[in-house]
Amino acid sequence: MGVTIHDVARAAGVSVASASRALSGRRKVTPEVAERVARAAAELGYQPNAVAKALRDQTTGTIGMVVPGIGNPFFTTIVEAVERELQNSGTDLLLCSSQYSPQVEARRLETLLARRVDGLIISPCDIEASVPAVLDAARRVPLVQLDRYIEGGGADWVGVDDEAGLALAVDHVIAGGARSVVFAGSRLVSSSARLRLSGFERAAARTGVEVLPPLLGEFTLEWGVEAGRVLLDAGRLPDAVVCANDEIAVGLVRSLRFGGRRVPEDVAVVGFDDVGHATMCDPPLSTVRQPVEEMAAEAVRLLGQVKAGDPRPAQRIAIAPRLVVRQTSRPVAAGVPD
Amino acid sequence: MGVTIHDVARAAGVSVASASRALSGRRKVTPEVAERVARAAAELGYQPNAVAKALRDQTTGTIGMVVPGIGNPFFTTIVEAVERELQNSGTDLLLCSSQYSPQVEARRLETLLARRVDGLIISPCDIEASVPAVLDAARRVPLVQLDRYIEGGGADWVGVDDEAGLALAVDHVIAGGARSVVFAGSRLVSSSARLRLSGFERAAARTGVEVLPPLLGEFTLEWGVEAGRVLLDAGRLPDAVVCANDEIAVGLVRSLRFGGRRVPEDVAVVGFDDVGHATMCDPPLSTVRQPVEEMAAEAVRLLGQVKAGDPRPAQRIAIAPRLVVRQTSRPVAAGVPD
DNA sequence: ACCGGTTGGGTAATCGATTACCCGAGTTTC
DNA sequence: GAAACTCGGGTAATCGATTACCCAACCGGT
Repeated sequence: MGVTIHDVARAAGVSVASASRALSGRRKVTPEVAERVARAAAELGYQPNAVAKALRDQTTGTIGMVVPGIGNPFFTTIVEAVERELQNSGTDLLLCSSQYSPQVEARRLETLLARRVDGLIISPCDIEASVPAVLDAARRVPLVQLDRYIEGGGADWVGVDDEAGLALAVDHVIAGGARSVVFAGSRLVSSSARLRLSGFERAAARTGVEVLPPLLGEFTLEWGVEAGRVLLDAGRLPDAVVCANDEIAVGLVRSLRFGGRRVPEDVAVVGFDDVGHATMCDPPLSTVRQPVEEMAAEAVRLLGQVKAGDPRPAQRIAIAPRLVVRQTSRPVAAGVPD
Repeated sequence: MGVTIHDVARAAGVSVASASRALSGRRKVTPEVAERVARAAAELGYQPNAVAKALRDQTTGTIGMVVPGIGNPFFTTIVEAVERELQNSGTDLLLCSSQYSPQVEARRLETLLARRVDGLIISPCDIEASVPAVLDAARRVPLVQLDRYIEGGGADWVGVDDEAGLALAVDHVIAGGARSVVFAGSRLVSSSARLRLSGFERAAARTGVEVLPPLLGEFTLEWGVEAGRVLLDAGRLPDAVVCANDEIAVGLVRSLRFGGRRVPEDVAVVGFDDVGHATMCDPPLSTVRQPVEEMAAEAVRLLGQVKAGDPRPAQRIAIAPRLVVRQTSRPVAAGVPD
């Protein structure tokens, strides 16, 4: 395999320089030459070697993206959004999964850097353990964190305003009559996990409702089911459960109904994310919608602006979410029906 | 950015040849030189440029994978399996989505070829429209089709034995007492869609049950819901519905229950795939499990054997699925409880 | 007829890593 | 003691596309 520009040039009876110029159009050639080169290229089925091009102009037309896992629908949604966003700019995406492991994540970053990606978008799997690899990468190429971030603020970030989102959720259930609330989330290993818990606590404290101790596990449906069981076993249910994502919420609803409680009559449940799952489950889930398209667009835009190792202070762009009221909570004026 | 092997060589006071040899270990150098080079490389933070390496040895250590969409959990599952399979061989994966469009698919293949991937794994989105691009790619690099394939058999394929799978499903519902059955699948745009319908029809014909006209739409939950409505509106329900995948089945179950029918008492429902969804839904879904790990392993193994444009006849490897009986069908001895 | 300017094409350097090839020093062998 | 070998190191070619640089031809103006 491999018809090169030399072959094209020879077939067209011109030099490689002329062939290159005819094909790229970056300098004028006579119509005669242009024609002959075009024909030769077509006949030979010439396809430029992107590797050689990348070596020569020190740019690959590629950006790398690293997410914790593609099994999680939130991440696949955001990957698709980034892909769409990149589509028209001609750059394409190298997608990697860190499998929720900082070691794998560091290896993935290494190989992406070795392949000389022009930039990186990453959702670091661990707020602490991911720090060195992410900072090191940020020193070498433009890098933007999306959704999750590392502590210490050494790199730009785009994500949702978790604090605002949790305030929406808490205010909503209280407006619906809840006098006691609990938070079902994830262990505090990621920035999202921490911010959502603290956002919940702050919002709840502000309103003065009774707050039960939070339930912290994983961002999974299984943990939601488990958390529901824990609540049932505790004997006394709160009026509302605010969840850190939709999968937890779906599991929780199932668990509570299995235990004979009605949602939302006995307990209101609100999720977070609103990616696919929420409309599909039964009953449809009230949730806080992440502005995934805007986040992706903003991340790509920002990536175009940052330079590697730029001493400029890191930016943090938090985009406001909105509440989507469906049927696991009592409707009040505040929410947008869907 | 960019400390090269020349910088390392200079810092160590040796030639680039020695530096390269010391680092790769492909030819002996004196311990003295090895030591000095290693120290210099470490101090400068040298990281070899994979682009230059790829250009020089005409191999990128990368394989490309193209799937119709990463929103579909079946494809993300199979991507993860391939990723795991590749992990230890040191090659990494460039993942692309064709977004169910043959045009996008062709473009993605072009850019993967331009980037000189060492091989391709593809699940072609359209059994007819994908033909030219796939055959063209297969002529240039080793290529294996996984799950879906193009008509005409011009390239190797690894997938599930759909015929056997549908036979399992049909025999199972009949053993459970069904006297009439219907198939809920997808329009016949992919090989999977066709094989599952024909597998269903053959199995049903063999047993002689009454067969209602098939319902063909998309491989989505929404279509499952819609198909359920169609059945309800038709006035008379069959005893069993065999679905082309789990998402359709989940939607269908929801729809039927919403319409007041009991599953499996009034209607038995069986899905296909068994990737995540099935255990999560309510009630847990009886389904035919695709051997995803084996399929991925086999695809990677095969990829290592095929050569580009090899005139050897194309292989087709169909792996047997197994039935997993849960609660949307009546248990009989045949199935493996889960 | 001569000169500055423009136009289009060709030659060779460049990107960075690897390695074919060559060379000198030291060792072995008859 | 000289031929034959081994060993380790350096020089430069190589992969393929782009482009800096150079050069010949031609143009119009004086």
